[in-house]
Amino acid sequence: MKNERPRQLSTAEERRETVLRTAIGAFASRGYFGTTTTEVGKAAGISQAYVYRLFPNKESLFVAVVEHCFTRVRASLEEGAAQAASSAPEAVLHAMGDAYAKLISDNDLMLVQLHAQAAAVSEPAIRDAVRAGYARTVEYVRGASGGDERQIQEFFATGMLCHLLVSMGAEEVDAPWTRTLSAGITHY
Amino acid sequence: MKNERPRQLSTAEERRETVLRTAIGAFASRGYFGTTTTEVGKAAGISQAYVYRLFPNKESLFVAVVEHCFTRVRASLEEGAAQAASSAPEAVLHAMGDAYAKLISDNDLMLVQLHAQAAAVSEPAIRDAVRAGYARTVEYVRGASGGDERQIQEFFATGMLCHLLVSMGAEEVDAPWTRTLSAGITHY
DNA sequence: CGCAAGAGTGAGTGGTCGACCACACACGCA
DNA sequence: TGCGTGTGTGGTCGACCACTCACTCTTGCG
Repeated sequence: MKNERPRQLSTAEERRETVLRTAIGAFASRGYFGTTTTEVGKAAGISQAYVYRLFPNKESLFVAVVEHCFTRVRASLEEGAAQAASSAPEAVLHAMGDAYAKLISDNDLMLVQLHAQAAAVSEPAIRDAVRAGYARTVEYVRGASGGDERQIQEFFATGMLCHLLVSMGAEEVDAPWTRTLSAGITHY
Repeated sequence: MKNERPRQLSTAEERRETVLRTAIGAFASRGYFGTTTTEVGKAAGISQAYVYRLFPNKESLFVAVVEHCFTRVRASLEEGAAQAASSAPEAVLHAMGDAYAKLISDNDLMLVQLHAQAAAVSEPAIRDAVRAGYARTVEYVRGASGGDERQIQEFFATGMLCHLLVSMGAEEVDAPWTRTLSAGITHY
């Protein structure tokens, strides 16, 4: 039942932000190649044609979405670092990990990062975005935590393990091997 | 029933194996959704139509390729374990990691696993194959190495970190953050 | 009000994809 | 030599893709 009321137009910039936000959910399930621009439009509540008024092509749209995800991850890590129990590297890294776990309790953000990683293999523009995103993130974690090389590496390795667990829905499987892989990983 | 005799031309079973082997290279760059069955046929030296004579559909084909990859990884880990310097868990795990590093010096095998992980999010049949593959692999590594939960988890977390490094071509980037992430990871 | 600038879309376009089918060719066997 | 079976392909089909354009509607403003 459609309610007939005067249309409220958004500015193009507002629409672009809406698309960036909602497209995360669209790209999360089937990734760059498997998601259509029609689905992106539908998720944002606009026509597919208008998606192309806001972004020059599908690749630019996906890159923008990926960058948006990295920005949100970064913000989440900052929040976590601010709430660390102490300034010891271990405490800061743990607080960051906890904040990250909260951020991705809705899995879509993490799944987009996984799909971005996959698409980075063949699409140079996406690869650049992923490289830049991880470069910034690694350097931020290093600076904010003061951890040594090994701690930083382990932090990101654990993150990648989370990608695996989420992508194959390991939480639905109750078996020794899933318990081994997900041991000690917080999940909200 | 059928007697095994030397044949000049390929049997369907031989062709199927050829496809499994060559399709790894085809799927490695653009994954499940981004790779066409025409590309798979071309890689195997057969027509696209004949791909559909050998496999019922694209999904079954991809699942078979993924299972083939897990089989090869498993074989590689067994070889590594057999050449371990001692039977201490650390030594066995290190030997396995080294064998794995050798196996994926050609990146295609690892990239298919990454793409399988991504496609597992939305395709139930692929998810089942990925789950089964990791289940077998985790249990094998646990049994063959005798490592504790934490060691096994770290082993796979490091593997996932390798996926990230390979997918975004980290070796081409000479920067502190790439050195941090790839520290201590053997590369052939 | 009048109207230009911008928001937003329906209806396509050309191209490609997965899947299918009729058919051609090669071989072992009687 | 001819036949049955299995290998292999060209051609095609409907669906759907990224992308475009002519067009309408809304809104702020003199």
